[in-house]
Amino acid sequence: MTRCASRSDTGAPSLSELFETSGIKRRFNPGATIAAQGERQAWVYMVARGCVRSCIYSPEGHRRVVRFRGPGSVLGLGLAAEWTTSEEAVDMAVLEAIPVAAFEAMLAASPAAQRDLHDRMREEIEAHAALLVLTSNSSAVDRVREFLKDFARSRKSGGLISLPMSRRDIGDHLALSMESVCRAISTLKRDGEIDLKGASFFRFPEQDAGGLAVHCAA
Amino acid sequence: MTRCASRSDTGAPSLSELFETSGIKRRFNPGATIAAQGERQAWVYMVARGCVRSCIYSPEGHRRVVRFRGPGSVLGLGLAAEWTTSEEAVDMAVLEAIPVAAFEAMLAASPAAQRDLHDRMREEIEAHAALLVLTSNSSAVDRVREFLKDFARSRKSGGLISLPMSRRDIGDHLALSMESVCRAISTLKRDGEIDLKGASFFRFPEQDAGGLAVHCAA
DNA sequence: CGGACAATTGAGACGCGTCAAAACTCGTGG
DNA sequence: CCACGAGTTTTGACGCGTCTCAATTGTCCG
Repeated sequence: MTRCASRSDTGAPSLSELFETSGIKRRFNPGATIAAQGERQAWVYMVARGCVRSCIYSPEGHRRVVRFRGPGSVLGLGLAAEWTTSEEAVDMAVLEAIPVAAFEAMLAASPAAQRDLHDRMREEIEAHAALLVLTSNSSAVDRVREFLKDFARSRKSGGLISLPMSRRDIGDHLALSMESVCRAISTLKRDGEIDLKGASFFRFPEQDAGGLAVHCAA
Repeated sequence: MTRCASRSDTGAPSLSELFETSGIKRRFNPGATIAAQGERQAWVYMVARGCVRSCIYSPEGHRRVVRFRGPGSVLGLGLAAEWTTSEEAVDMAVLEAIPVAAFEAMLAASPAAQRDLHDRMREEIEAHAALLVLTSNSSAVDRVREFLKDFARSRKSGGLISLPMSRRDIGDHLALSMESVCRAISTLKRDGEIDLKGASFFRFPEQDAGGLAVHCAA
């Protein structure tokens, strides 16, 4: 899909190495603000562990979760003077931090890092575009189903998947109310599309039958 | 807002120069497809005249207009192997085209161009994010009002502003039906927030009273 | 003038938001 | 170990805004 599939040097993307070698570890409690929208950007971060939400608050106080970020995702790629998003820890999160000036210096010295940065920005654009498509013409159930699929894919865990964020977080991501997310999840569970373990663990039943069994709900 | 406000060399952004000196002019009729989603990307374009819409078609056939582009805007910034968006001429559009390989070569030779590219990608991310916010928690009238404001600002013409795209285009941009866009425009006109000249020219009445006059509609 | 297409307006249905209440979870302390 | 309380999740009822379908009007060009 991307042109840079073959990277000559090492197997790991350049920016990952940068953060692993030069990053300072910082830990954030659930709900903690890593960076606030409008604040001057002094650091660039990479998620090492946990989950981070990138939010935008509109003047009227509404929130949109533009993206959930897991390990390997970089915060502040745009290198703008101020943070355009608020970055908040969803659960206990550990990040690698590099001062912006140092990051830019390392970037200037490494064409591979520049290419990695470019690829990641393109990926960010495509993710935003995909969210725009998802939230334009699909029902609440469709949005939640697609979100869960994507999330499961990004965590590539075959079994039980942890869902660290709240229903409201998911709603603010998918442009739905908290209640609509609840109802959609309940519908998916009732229809046998997902299994729930408590409220924050789910699983896709690997249906060998091809999903034709409808559990004769109606 | 952006860090790169002071660019040392010339007044024009680097990529603009690139396209003006090395670009091949190509003309497209209204509705023509400049590049199709999924097609291999052979060229990078810059809009010279006219208006272009960047669309994404979902598997179900729904369309989202991710962005409208005017003169100066670059198509294919991401340099992915394939076009992730369909680029379509809204009206008669003239574009400057550069082959991808040549573009990348020029890019490698010019740090200023790289920085310009980075800035433009950040701007793209921010524009997408703004659209995500706009289409999450606002009514049809609010979306259309904001869209018209933005569009007027981007065209920075004080007087009558041409609206080259159809109501359906606007709807697919704002995640509204064509009819809802119509109704919203009618409402704005009735309430005196905009003036209409035909269906494709509008104007914001520069109210010196500060917008307190409500035209006693109710 | 006529025809095709876009824009507008209307009527009705449906889905989601809102408000409200109940059930559940989890940590704390008796 | 159980009781308690705060916060989250779930379910219910209802109203409203937007979508859909349909008809009319308007616009542009041959």
